[in-house]
Amino acid sequence: MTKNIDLKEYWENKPQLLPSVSIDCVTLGFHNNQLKILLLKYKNTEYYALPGGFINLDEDLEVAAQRILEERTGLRNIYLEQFHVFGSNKRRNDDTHREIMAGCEIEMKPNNFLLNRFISIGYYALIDFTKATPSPDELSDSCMWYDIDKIPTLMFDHNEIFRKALETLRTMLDEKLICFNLLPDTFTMNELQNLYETILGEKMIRSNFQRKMLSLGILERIEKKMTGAANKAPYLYRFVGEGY
Amino acid sequence: MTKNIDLKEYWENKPQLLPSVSIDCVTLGFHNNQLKILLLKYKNTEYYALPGGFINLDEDLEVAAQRILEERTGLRNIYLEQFHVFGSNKRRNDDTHREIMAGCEIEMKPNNFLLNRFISIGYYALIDFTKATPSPDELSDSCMWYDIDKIPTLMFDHNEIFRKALETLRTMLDEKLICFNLLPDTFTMNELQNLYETILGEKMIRSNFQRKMLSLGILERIEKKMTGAANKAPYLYRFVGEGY
DNA sequence: GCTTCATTGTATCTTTTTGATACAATGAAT
DNA sequence: ATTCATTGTATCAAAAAGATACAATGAAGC
Repeated sequence: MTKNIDLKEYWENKPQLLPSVSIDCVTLGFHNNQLKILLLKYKNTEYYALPGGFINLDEDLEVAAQRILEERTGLRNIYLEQFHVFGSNKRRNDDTHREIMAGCEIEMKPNNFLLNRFISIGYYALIDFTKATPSPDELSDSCMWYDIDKIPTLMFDHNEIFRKALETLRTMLDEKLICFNLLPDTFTMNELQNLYETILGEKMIRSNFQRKMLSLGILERIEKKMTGAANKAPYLYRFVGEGY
Repeated sequence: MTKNIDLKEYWENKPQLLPSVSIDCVTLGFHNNQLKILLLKYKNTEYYALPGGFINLDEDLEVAAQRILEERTGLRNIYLEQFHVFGSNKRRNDDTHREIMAGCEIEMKPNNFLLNRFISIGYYALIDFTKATPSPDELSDSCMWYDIDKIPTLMFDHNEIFRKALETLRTMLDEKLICFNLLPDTFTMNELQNLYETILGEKMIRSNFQRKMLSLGILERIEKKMTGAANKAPYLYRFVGEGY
């Protein structure tokens, strides 16, 4: 297990990272009319956590967040946005860190860098579920999608971080046209409405939703989609707004 | 000058602060129909800067921001809000730090903690101009209000931090009823409208503005204010919304 | 005291946006 | 050919926002 020896070296000695600062990512996808979040589970423990990591000494914050998420999803150039810094002095728990490391048979010396205080910068990431290939990191044995209404109890303040991310996403939904990052390249009006309804947590009236979306001038109508169902076939749309 | 010796000790040796993290505050007030910002000027230099500081090892972020602003304004329990973290790897400039310290006759050793990389958490603070008493810190010889359209060139990325704060404030203006923190306890409808117009940078129609504000149900009308001017006297209002 | 004047509070009308409902068109199953 | 669920669009009503008008006020000028 040479791999494990490298790991031990990495985690037992203070690496060249920006001290005190970590990143946690609320990574959202949309599938089967359900909003999903990417979560890790640490080896041999019951600890679930948001994907996260640290910043290299000479690395931009944004670049670090992209790197962390590329490792978990295989995707580059993800749409992500800072939403809050979690900086309570209470957000540390040495025992939890020890248990997680113990699950990987790594011993934490008293001066291990993880035992210092960290503030965490929260990013939310909106990705195309169909394009991501979740993969766990060295400390975890699973990296999976969870329905956002079935999120298990998470480590530290990660449940709170998720809550704040969703709240920010909700207030930003009409401000910025970001939710298209959660859909595949083409989609039906019904799928788009379901996404809105899921994020906002409320039903909307179909005809009015359609009118509003079309009036924004950001949707290109493509050919019809033959669903095979016993009803009128819906159009497919493509997002043609500027930026992301 | 024993004071100066203490200062030397503090700045020349690494104090017990949370490494890598600083706070910068975009501190806004409103006076004479002008939005103002609080800026420091470092001793014997031409460097202007946002009030800022560091976080004690066991101090919550929010508490640190309150402490930093209390020192500059004399006010407690200021309304402030995180709006962005500035974490580019390029945001350091050793020469600037050396010049600022030289202005206070402090020599920076090569291992001085200021010469490490810092990310900065931006807070915007909305305060009652009439209640604040600006006072400079040990490194600066002035702490003054500046019209936001006459801001000098600031140190590092502080102009960018201000720009982002104003942008955030604009988009949040209708979301949260925060602008009342910028006004004294009682104010006229005209003053409130001027504040809105200054923040948003656009003129609004008086009668419609009044209708909208009154319909929010957050203004209590008090007695009239006799201005002495040759016109109808306006009512005074008081903000009666919940929270801040 | 009467008139003048700028400003304020409110009313009114128009336009735009949003909410609610209705209905014809469609594509496949029966 | 008929049935059926869903889709695209039209239409009406209600609410919000934009624009204009006007009477009321408080002091100054004469």
